[in-house]
Amino acid sequence: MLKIYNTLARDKQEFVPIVPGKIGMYVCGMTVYDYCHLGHARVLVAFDMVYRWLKASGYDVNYVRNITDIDDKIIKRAAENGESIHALTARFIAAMHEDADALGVQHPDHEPCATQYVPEMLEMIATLEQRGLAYQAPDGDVNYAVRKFAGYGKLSGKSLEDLRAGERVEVAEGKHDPLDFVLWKHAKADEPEEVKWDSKWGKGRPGWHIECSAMGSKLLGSHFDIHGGGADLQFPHHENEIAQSEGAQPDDGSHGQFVNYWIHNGFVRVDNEKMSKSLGNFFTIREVLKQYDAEVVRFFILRAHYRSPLNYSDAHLDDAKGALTRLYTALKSLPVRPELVEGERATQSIHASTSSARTDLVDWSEPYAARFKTAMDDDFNTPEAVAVLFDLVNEVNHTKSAEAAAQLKALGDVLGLLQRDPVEFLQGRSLQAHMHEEVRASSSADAEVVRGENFINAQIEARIAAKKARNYAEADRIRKELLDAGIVLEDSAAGTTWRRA
RNA sequence: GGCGAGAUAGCAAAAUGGUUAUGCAGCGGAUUGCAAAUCCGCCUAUCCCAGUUCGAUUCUGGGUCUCGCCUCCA
Repeated sequence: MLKIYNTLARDKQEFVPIVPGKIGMYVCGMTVYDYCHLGHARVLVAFDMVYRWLKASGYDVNYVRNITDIDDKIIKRAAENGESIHALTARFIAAMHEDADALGVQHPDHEPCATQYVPEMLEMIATLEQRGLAYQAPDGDVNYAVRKFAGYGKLSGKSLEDLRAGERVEVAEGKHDPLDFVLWKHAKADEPEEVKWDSKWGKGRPGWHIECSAMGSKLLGSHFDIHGGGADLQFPHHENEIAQSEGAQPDDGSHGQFVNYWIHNGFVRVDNEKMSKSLGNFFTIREVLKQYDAEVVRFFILRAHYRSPLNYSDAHLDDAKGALTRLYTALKSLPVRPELVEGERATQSIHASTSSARTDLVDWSEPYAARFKTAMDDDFNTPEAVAVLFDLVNEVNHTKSAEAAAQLKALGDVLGLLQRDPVEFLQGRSLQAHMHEEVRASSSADAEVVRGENFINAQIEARIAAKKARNYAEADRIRKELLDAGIVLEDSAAGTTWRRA
């Protein structure tokens, strides 16, 4: 039985879907005006893991992850760049998809853009106005009247009084209450036509929160199972979503509740501080991927629990790399079962696993798999699940069991890990193209030679010759030289192989 | 100021009212021409002070410290 920590209850709860066997899940995605940073990577990977586990548990999941493609920052950035809003957002949507693909993130079932759902938003705002929950201020903005919504604050655990006490921003004119938030922003003269939509309240554009309410209810219904996002969205974004969506529930005496389970992931930190744009202490995903294999980054994220803080540093990434190397080394030593080997050549990237994890290959009654499942069912405890993977590694190395190796790979697949050819991972071919680029740029001929596979293989041959001639000094010199270049040689009965340190 | 989360070994990170987390690092042994990998064994821990209990890292209270939200934010 799956248990989920529900922010709404501030406790782990047994998960019961609204419709047996089916799950509607909405996750707040990115505002696309810049490259994604590691904090975004964590949301992408964390909810990808949730998505995979729900599917592996047999649910038919409808996963919606939105894209915010209209927003103050977008308008500002486009103006700075002298380009259209659409050109800017299209570029960063493409970049986001590249980053997500690299990290092995499966595509959501729907990826709606805010600009495509303006009519639905206007409809919802009209309903709210009709019910006295929204009003148009003198400046033309349409605001939500928070004090008219009884449940305001239930997600973030705040009361209107607490919030007012902590008020530290200037209150916009015309609001009935300082905490009222904007549903529809009236058009400003200096804004491009591209961001002006007609409405009964005049030309304008949507406020930030309304898009998620409108798209969520359009694609998943007015009441659905799971809503996720970063912990910083809890307030005000998700609180406001609840106010909007529950305030606009259909008038048919049905449920009245918007979402049953709210899931929030923890932050990525740098030097114990939240990684954020405003602090400027962020690393973009593509920056990090120049230095580290994408699967190492994915593993780094999944090795911590999704609600815990995750400190980013090179030392921690190096540590993750070492750990993942142990997993792949175990898989390298043995061929897994034929049905798993088949097609392996075609699955060279970590996102290769098909839309539904190959759970048919997992025997969940087998002790390791059972432990893995218990861990995942306990609020997606990936650190515990990963620990099971390492116990399986010991089993594989100890018994040389092909079944255990197959199990290791199959369970890895559930987490979106371990699906590459181990040799490809260990020799770091995925970084090859990049390395060559960098080497050329630095015009360091030596480094290029040393790093080239041809050179490595030639050195291995030379060393074998030296060993045959019992010239161990030369053999050791070659080993040392390659090691200094980051290449580890491994002798075995089957011959000499190499991997990157 | 209001609200919330957390403090576990050298580092990272789980769990648990009494019994091995796990990974990296370190130490000893096996193996190896030397290594690497692997196996076997070992070492380092539960922020402080009270309380509950036969027994607390785990529960309760107090304290200290850290972090987050209250402003755009994943």
